[in-house]
Amino acid sequence: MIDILIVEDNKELADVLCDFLRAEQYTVSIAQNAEKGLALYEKYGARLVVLDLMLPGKDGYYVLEKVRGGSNTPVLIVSAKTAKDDKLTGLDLGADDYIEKPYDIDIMLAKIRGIFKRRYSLDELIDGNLRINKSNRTIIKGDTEMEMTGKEFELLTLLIENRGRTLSKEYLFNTIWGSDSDSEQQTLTVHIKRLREKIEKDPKKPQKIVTVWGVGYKYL
Amino acid sequence: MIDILIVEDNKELADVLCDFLRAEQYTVSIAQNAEKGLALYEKYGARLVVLDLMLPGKDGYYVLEKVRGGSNTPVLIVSAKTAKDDKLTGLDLGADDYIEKPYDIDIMLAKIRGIFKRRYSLDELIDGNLRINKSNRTIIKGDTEMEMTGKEFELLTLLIENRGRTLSKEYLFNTIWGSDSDSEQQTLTVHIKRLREKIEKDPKKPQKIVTVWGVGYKYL
DNA sequence: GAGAAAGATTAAAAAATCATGACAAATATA
DNA sequence: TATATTTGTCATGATTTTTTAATCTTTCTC
Repeated sequence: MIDILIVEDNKELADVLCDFLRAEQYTVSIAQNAEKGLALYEKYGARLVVLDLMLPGKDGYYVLEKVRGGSNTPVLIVSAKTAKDDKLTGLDLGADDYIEKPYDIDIMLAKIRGIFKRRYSLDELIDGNLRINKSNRTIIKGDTEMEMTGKEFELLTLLIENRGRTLSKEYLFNTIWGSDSDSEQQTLTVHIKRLREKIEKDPKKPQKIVTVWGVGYKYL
Repeated sequence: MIDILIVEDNKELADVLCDFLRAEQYTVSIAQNAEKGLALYEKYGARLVVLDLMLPGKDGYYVLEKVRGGSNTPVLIVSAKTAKDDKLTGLDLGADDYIEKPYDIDIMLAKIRGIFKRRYSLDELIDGNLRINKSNRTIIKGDTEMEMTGKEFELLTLLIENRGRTLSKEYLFNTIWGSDSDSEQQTLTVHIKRLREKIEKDPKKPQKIVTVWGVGYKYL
């Protein structure tokens, strides 16, 4: 599943937007015409389609209809036309929003963030490397979802929420297991180890989950 | 519950909009300042807040924060300001959309219809594979209608409405059976199993209704 | 550098959770 | 009422996660 599918024939414009979006950790694909856009959409699916209405060949409405006809995928329309009718048709067809060309990149990004927030209620934690979605309980590294067990998920989330801060083993243990737990603190190190295997490039030399000797761990 | 709460100090403008909306069968209330708006909102609730940012006394941001802080209620911002920053702040605070004053009433109505359509009238739920029609309680897979029992229908609908999000077993159970039900949560897993047999290609390896260990299930 | 303490690693046992099938109970339908 | 359908319960086995425990490695202190 692609995060954002940009259907736009102006390659330069699409590339700029793409760069900004990737910097925000979205996975992005670009299609330069309606057919290619639909093909990508049907093959991979997308969480948001950013759709230029003016396209060579089949125009944007074609894509809009197909996308909205078969799903609830949000669509953000980009339109150079300023005629009122165009906006109306787009909105009536179920587009989530529209923006006029030329657009301000900051506003575009805000709109996109807004759509994601509303639609996927992205209760997200992001750190260059990982994207943690608490409500979906997913962790995405690059563009692949990682399998995490319950304890692993809680532990990683706790660490990342306190990024840069050292958390003592007692604190980690009490927060996740509860201070009245029967388990041994030893189990914490085992979980840390498993986490490292999943998220570190070289688990032998952890760069993310760092040991603070005699105290605990911190996430960098 | 009010359908649409208009917070707008220009009484004439608000009345015009109100008339149009009532003609479309929405129930509408008007508040002429932030405090009254919030009071109405807190007393009755609203399905959409149409919010002017420039208000006498406390401004629109105050309302926006309060409304979005405690709910997912959509907010449509009306702003006479054209400064880019205002739009951004509104969108970042979680407004669903904004429109500039003076606005065209048709576009305003289209935006409002769009918000309602996306947010509430999800009468038809579609996901590439299945088409669910809530009003006739039918589920169509490909081009054949599937037989679903009441509980199965509710469960599947709930899952699909929250597609991608993990729903805990408690939540699923309480939502469908009610928190005061005598049944065992165990019965949920049985229903999940029956659903899988109906909608999964290979019920042994569920691709759609996925279990999230120790938590619940999610629909993909 | 030796020894002690803390942490890492590994494999296997233990515990928790889920899936399943068969059947009973409840409910709807004829 | 009889029958069919739906829903709930339970026991069992399978699967996944978590914990334990034994051993190895690293770091710190003297």
